[in-house]
Amino acid sequence: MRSALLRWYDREARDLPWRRTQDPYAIWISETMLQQTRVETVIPYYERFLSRFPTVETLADADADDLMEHWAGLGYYRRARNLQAAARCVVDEHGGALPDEIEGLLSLPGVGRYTAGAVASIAFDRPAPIVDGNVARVFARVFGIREELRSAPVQARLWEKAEALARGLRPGDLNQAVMELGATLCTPRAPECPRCPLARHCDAREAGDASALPVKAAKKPPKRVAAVAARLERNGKFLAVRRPPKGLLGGLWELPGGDLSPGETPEATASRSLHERVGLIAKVCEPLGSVEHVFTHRRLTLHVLRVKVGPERVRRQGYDAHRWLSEAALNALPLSKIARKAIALGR
DNA sequence: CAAGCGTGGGA
DNA sequence: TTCCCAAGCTT
Repeated sequence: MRSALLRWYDREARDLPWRRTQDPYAIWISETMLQQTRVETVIPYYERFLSRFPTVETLADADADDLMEHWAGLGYYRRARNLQAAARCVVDEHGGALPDEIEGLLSLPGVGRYTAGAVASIAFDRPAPIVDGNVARVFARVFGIREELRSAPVQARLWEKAEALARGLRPGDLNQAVMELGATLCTPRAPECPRCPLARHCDAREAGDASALPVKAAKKPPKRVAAVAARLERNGKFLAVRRPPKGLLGGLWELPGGDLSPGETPEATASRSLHERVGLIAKVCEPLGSVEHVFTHRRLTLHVLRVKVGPERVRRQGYDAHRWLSEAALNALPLSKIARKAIALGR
């Protein structure tokens, strides 16, 4: 299997930006961005991020808003703050060099078993195993694993198989070859078995049920929620607020607002939440429409309103910064996709 | 161990 | 439209 994989990978590997470097820092950034995120989405973010923060020192010293500007739109924003926290740890406690073994890597915030194995094998040529979604799917098919994929025993078995695979020459390329296979041929639906270098070794191919594997329990549907965002204009400037670092969309800027309580109208929510969260009294609320947004665990309807307020000073509660900004300056902030949709609706 | 955490693309 | 999900980690 190893030689078949490596022959195929040497021939077919895609030319990806992080495959043109041996810099452990750059490889770590790429692996973090690639968590739950598609290659095509990551590429432009990776290029911009590495240009702006080319070394672990520049990342450790980055301004928080500058950092989030380079992550805005990529999702799972905790990853960005964990990267910076880890960069500071590398600078302060490892002399600026990324740990070159699993244990040291695992101790960094945001680095779990997968990322530690990826960096150790790809950047440092260690025989470290990795199991991601691709590896799990390929292995489930090749080894004919028909039990539910996320169960503890199946996970343990997948990691054992991965460990056996990585034990040999070119562990980083072997790990990447399995992921590459999962991403390009051994895809969730309609796998291209005739072109697969592992076809001769594959249990599911033999049994004819490759597209039925792996077996996964259904996920719970996202909960429907509703909220308001206020387009609050005063003297030609708009009020922007920054969410606290932890939790949903942490560290990103948006229009002030809040969640609808049961039975509450958007207008009432706007008045109440603006009073509670920025200390302003709404005098006029005019609905501008609504936008839909789906998170992993929430399906949000966001009602956008144009709101007029009195001359009171802003008193924040629950946000960790606020600014009155021109529309151009507002759009230059690190905004989530949903915030961009809300702002676009007001024009 | 389940839940929380984004976004966009394809079927 | 709706669903599934993509190089996971933390709590």
